[in-house]
Amino acid sequence: MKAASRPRRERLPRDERVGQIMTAARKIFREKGYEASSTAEIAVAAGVVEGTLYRYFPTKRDLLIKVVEEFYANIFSDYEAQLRGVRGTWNRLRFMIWKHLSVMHGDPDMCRLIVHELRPWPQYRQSSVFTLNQRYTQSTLAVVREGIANGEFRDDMPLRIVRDMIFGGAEHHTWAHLRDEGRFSPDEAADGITNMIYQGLARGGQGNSEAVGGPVKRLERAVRRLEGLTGPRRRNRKRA
Amino acid sequence: MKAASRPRRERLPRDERVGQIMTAARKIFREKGYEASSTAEIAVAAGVVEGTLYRYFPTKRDLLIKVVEEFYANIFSDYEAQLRGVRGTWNRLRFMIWKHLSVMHGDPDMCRLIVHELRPWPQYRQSSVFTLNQRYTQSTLAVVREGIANGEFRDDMPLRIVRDMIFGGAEHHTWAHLRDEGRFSPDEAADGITNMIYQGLARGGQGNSEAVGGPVKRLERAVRRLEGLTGPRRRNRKRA
DNA sequence: GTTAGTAAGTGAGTTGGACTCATTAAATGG
DNA sequence: CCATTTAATGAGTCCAACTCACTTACTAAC
Repeated sequence: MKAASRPRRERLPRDERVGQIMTAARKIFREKGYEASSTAEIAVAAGVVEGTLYRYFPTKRDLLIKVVEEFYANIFSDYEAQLRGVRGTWNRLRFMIWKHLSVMHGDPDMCRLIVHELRPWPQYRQSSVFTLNQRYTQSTLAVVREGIANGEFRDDMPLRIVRDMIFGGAEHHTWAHLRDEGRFSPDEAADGITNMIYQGLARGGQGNSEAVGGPVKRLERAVRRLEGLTGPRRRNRKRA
Repeated sequence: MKAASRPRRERLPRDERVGQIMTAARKIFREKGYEASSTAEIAVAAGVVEGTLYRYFPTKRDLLIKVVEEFYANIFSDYEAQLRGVRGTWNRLRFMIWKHLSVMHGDPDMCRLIVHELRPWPQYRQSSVFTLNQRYTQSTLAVVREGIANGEFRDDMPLRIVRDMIFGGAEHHTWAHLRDEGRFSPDEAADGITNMIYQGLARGGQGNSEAVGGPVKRLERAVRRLEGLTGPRRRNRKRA
């Protein structure tokens, strides 16, 4: 009677066990959300007992954070590299916005975890994920700065507002989809947001007395820039 | 020993008791957030025993919802009335955005409850608060519709995008303040967002779009195409 | 080999908070 | 003054995160 009940002990190296637990946690969290997932359930899925989770992750929340960190790492890889292949302010802006929306579109469950379950947490701004996210939004703002530097964009709009409207707009736009209660098209949304931001930042304030000179001057500048690009010039300066 | 322990029973009419409980709940929720508030604590603050809460509110969450509903009712009163006193599309838009930001600025704790604790909840979109919020955003979109109707705004931008950028932008902008980890100025933010939206929606040619907007738009498209061609082209746009 | 040290793994707890229910008693109305 | 209704109670139940004293597999020194 004792015979069969013994050999239930499989020791693995730390990293391997951590990997198993994170894989299980990612799966359960994605399926049911953070609150609705229990540590007992995650432990079963990982093939360990509940106490083992706590050897590697001090709290359930830390487990979520690690899972999200891993996700960010995947997103980042080849993000800036791809951007380097896109030319022109409108296109570069559109690319960044489109990429962001595509992530939300492609992995709504993980994004819901981040947006609805991790970010509202009181200590979010002290977490590593907050820092990762800052880096993320900065790479989009860099494109806006380029636009200001080359004269396409006005320089009197606080960058913070621009950032908030891009990412806030994208987030609100994707809400229903994150809850699996609606669709959106990353292409159409990216066009809409990009156009609003691009025109909103364009120099020469359309809609006032410069209504004619504004766009024409802007296009003249763009043409000059394009003429420059057809030559040996590769990249524009960062700041004026 | 039995003598003193008897007369602890004060019966109140339903509405009065409900009011007491909601007042206590609002206070505690605001101070500590939803998760960190316990029903026991709320009961003590309301001067009742825990079980009494559950006579009037089926769950702790329902209690939060009622508190938030009451808050919305206060916000709404004289909202549309005030708008009627503001003339001009820019001014009306700016008023609505400013008002929204002012609410976030003036009662960050309640707004944090709504944004960070109620909205992420899975059944939020089936709740009364969601409906209230829709009504709220619609009154701002009505101003945008007026602008389209009188020719100030273009009509080819999806209203949903405009809504998402206004409210998403406002929300992102106020995040730090909601957590008491940063400030913002409702005036400056309202100016920024309003200007972005206003210029972003402004018609190209202001009344003579055939003469100016047409060619300009065509040139803009050409410029964007050329910008794309100068680097490895990543994606085609949807718009013709 | 043997053995001591280390770290992986266990599972029976503890804790705390949301929610329930059988019971008590104040108000109400016939 | 009795019957009915319903506000109020508080002792419990249930469930999930987290703890801890202990057990056992692996490793390296001798």
